Amino acid sequence: MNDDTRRNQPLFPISIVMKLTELSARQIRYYEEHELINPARTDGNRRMFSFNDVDKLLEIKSLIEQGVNLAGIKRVFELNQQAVSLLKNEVKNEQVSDAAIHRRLKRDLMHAGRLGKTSLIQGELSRFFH
DNA sequence: ATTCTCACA
DNA sequence: TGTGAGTA
Repeated sequence: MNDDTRRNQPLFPISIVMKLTELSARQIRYYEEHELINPARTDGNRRMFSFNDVDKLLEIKSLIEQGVNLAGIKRVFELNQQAVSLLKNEVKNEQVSDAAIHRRLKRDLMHAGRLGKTSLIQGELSRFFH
């Protein structure tokens, strides 16, 4: 089982996530309604969140505090997703050396840090740091 | 005891 | 976004 799989394991119920993120259940469900997160469901229809879900929620909270609306946050996630796809393809196609990849990742992570989206990138690219 | 959906004096 | 109702 790799890190990606591990981070996507549905582990905690909404009560735990509320404490971890300091968000209300209402807010967490509201963000799901707007497709910013997609937690798994149990047999009894209870939401089960993964570490990635929690990271995303923390990112949402941070962006909300910075005055970004849900549409804007969704765009940030989409751009982030695109950047991740490009990096994954570079690695998959072996078009750059390992050293170049690490230099590229470090540069991108630093840039992302200024935009407050470090955790998301680190989460989705964690498997490249083995 | 918890979480879910729905609705709004 | 909060909150209460009625469930599962």
